[in-house]
Amino acid sequence: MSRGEETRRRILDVAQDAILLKGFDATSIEEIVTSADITKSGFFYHFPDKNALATALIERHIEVEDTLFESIFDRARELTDDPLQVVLVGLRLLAELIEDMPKGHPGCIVATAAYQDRLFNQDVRDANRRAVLNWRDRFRKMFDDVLARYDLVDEVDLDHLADMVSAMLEGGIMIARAMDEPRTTAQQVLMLRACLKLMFRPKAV
Amino acid sequence: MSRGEETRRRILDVAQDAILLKGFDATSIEEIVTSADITKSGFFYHFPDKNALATALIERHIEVEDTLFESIFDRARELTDDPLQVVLVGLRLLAELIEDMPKGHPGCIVATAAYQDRLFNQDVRDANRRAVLNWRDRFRKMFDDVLARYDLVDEVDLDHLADMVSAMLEGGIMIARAMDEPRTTAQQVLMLRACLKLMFRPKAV
DNA sequence: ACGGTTTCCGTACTGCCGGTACAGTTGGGG
DNA sequence: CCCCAACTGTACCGGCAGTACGGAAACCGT
Repeated sequence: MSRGEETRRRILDVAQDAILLKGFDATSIEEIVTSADITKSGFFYHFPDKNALATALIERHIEVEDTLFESIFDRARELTDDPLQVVLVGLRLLAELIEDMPKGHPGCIVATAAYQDRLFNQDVRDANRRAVLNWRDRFRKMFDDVLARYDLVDEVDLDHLADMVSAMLEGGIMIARAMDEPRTTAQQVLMLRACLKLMFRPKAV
Repeated sequence: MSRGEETRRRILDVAQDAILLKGFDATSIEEIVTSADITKSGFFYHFPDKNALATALIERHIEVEDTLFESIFDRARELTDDPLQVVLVGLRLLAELIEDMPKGHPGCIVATAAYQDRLFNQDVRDANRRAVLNWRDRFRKMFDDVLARYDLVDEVDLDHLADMVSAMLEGGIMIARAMDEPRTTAQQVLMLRACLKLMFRPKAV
């Protein structure tokens, strides 16, 4: 990694920590540059403005989350062959992972942007959209696999079901934050798991 | 209503519209006072600071939402006696109501505060907590009624189930905002409805 | 060792916003 | 008519995002 890349990464690291803790607006650039051992000029060399920082954070978040979910569901696939069980086992692993975070899930930078969207420019909103689309695609594919062996109850659209996973996760994080009850997020993941368990039935052969 | 109350209400109205559209931080006090046809001094006569405005907005939101949910579920109770059906009919009414909002659900001021919580003081966070607790209590009571005639599937805690309603609603709003797909919120309410339908079974007599 | 490019530093500045201070004005009720 | 609540007007402060720009140091190929 070149010197510039290293610095850029350091800025993103400290910015992410601060923003997830205090929110995007409450985190000043001056504070970021102090933590990152850099000057304001140095910051603006790497990012044209605060929006660019947000975009970069969201894009990095997508990558990190991708590898996280992949490792979780790869592990689930090691444990079972049944596609529905892969989902259910994966969600339990996810719940355990969230449960083990001492302060609960740190909260999602995508949600932070979603609720201040007029503050951000089009780039940030686009990145945000990509992040949610990414979730939808991932879970949609997993449910497609499940449908090879299971029937879905009536009235349920697969894309809406995929979005439900995102919605419950984000909703769970929000409720946890508002209530200051970190365990809520993991609980809601398990609720989601219970719902999914009821929605699929083995295919009549 | 006295002159002062009228002005205060006008401030809250324009502030709410602006904040739900752009976010709390992106809405300046100067902008609010211009829209509300008042001066900055006038604003600070009614609210000691911006935090007080947020607290007042959340508290008013709780009241408005209370009457909205009451009217929805009162109507549902007119239509059916069965406590589970009351929930299911009510959720469908809610989905239709959200669907009819041209730009989708305006978004929730509680969530806005939850994602910028370090920016707000303890009063705001307390008000926010009360709002979520209010939701939990409301749905918890409805599910208690359902349990008189239905059994709940295993592994499901009633409080977590009540929180699931809030989480899905808030999550649905968030996804709708991020994706710029207003219909998502109503869809997720219907997904929640489908889940609840599966979670209760008529009691064996 | 040299020159050029990348990567930063230092400093000084603008403009917006939240908030303060405080003196003065207006409108409505008793 | 008087008083008090409900404002107005003006001037100010400090913090923050962002700009401008000259310079310096590190790195890299030749």
